[in-house]
Amino acid sequence: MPIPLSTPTGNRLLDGLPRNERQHFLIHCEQVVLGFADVLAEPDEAIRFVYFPTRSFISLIIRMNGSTSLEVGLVGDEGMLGASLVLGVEVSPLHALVQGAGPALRMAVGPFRHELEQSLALQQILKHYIYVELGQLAQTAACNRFHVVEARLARWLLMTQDRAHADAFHITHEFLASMLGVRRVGVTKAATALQNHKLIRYHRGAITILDRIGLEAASCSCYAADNATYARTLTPASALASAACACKK
Amino acid sequence: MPIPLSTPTGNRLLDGLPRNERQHFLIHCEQVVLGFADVLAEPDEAIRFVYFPTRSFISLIIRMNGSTSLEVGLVGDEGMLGASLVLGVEVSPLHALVQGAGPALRMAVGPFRHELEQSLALQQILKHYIYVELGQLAQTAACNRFHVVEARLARWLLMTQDRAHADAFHITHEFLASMLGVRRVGVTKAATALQNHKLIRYHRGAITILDRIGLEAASCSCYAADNATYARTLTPASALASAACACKK
DNA sequence: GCGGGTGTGTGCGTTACCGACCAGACAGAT
DNA sequence: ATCTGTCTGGTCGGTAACGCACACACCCGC
Repeated sequence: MPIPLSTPTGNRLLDGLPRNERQHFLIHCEQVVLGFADVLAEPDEAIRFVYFPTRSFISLIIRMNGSTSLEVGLVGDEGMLGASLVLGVEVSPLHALVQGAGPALRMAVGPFRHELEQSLALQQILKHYIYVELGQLAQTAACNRFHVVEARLARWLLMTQDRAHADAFHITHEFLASMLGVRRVGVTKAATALQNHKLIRYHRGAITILDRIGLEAASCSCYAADNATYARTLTPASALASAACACKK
Repeated sequence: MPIPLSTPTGNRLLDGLPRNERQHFLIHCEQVVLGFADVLAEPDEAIRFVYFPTRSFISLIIRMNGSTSLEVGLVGDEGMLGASLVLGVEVSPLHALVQGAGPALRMAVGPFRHELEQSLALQQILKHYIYVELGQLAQTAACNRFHVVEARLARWLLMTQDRAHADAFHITHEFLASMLGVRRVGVTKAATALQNHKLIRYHRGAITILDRIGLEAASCSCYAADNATYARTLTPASALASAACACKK
């Protein structure tokens, strides 16, 4: 419960806030531990909490008619869940499912809206984050259209490794299949290929990444593109520039 | 050049503004006529104007390595181009290409930013629009992943008909192919199938929609889903409710 | 040790789409 | 009338992914 106010939180959005605003924000936050497969949001249902993962990560999923579904976003310590509140919308557009168990900071909707009104810097950072999400959604749309399963799997593993802060994590083929929107067999085939190239090791749901560089080469350019967009939009430098710009007005 | 201030503009976002704010906004707008295939934005380049189509429409396109590209959004009288400014980002995330020639309202970035600061209602409507764009991007991502060319073509035709306000418009197979991210032959095949079912008529780039109801049945559910999201988020009722809510705070 | 659940690998036939061609058809310019 | 460019239609072989069914491999608890 007691959150240290003076050290970085571990969430890159919050850590981008000016020190005093961050401290003020954290007063209304609570530490929670997200459990694997927890459902944090359902489409068109009211948002009750916003989440800032620190060592956990969350899948954003769109479900189609019937059993097919597709992951369209991944939220870890570089982002937040519930950003649509910044847009003045009180409901979630997508399913949100905890993919990697771990700690996160959470705040109820009421205080969050209040903080948002108080802090221009917070608004600015979160707006920038929404811009990044927009770009990544577009990238994902194209990636799903053009790239083969193996490359998309490699991209997914890289994105997950970034957010898990670990070389090993747990995920079944079945689950991966529903994330990538392919059959389980397709994942098996792609994972086997990656394993044969000694890029990953795989055993009953336990994935270990052996060769990150090789995996980047096996992945499509979308991974690099996403990172570039994030860096361009949300680095301290650009955030500060925008904040200064906002003050000047 | 003289824009009638008292009648609706023909753009649904602007017409959702309170009358006096709309009039104030329109003072800094100019009427322009967009030409077919005009490029209004390039990714990562500075935005110079925002556009509110009235009888024209604009494709949002992501280009991949090489020649492949994919349409990820369509902006007509229900939307605007340049909404990323609302997020405090001065560059465009995507290519923007005029798909249907016709009139639009346009405003330079400077005045637009100023109007945005002045009007809470404008901010609120445009934020809601960005939320809708987010939802549609996710929908498009899934659609591109799961649905066959014929259904996606039907969806595209319906979306275009809505924005063209006409049963007939001009578009070649080649162009459609690059929008849908498939080969031209794939479009030919799908278009022939739709024509055989007497849903459309096709002749050298001139498309006529014969049976809108039938086309809706042939399209995937994504068309209906998009419209539902828009209606839920941006109807006058919901916009007013949010505006009232914003004032109350 | 022995079932039973869960996770993984394989082997079909089928489908949608690909890339690379070629052919006809029409429109406008010379 | 011819030529040229654009647009539409079709064919060919190849492939990524599909649906389905089945066999195995491992972990755990009784």
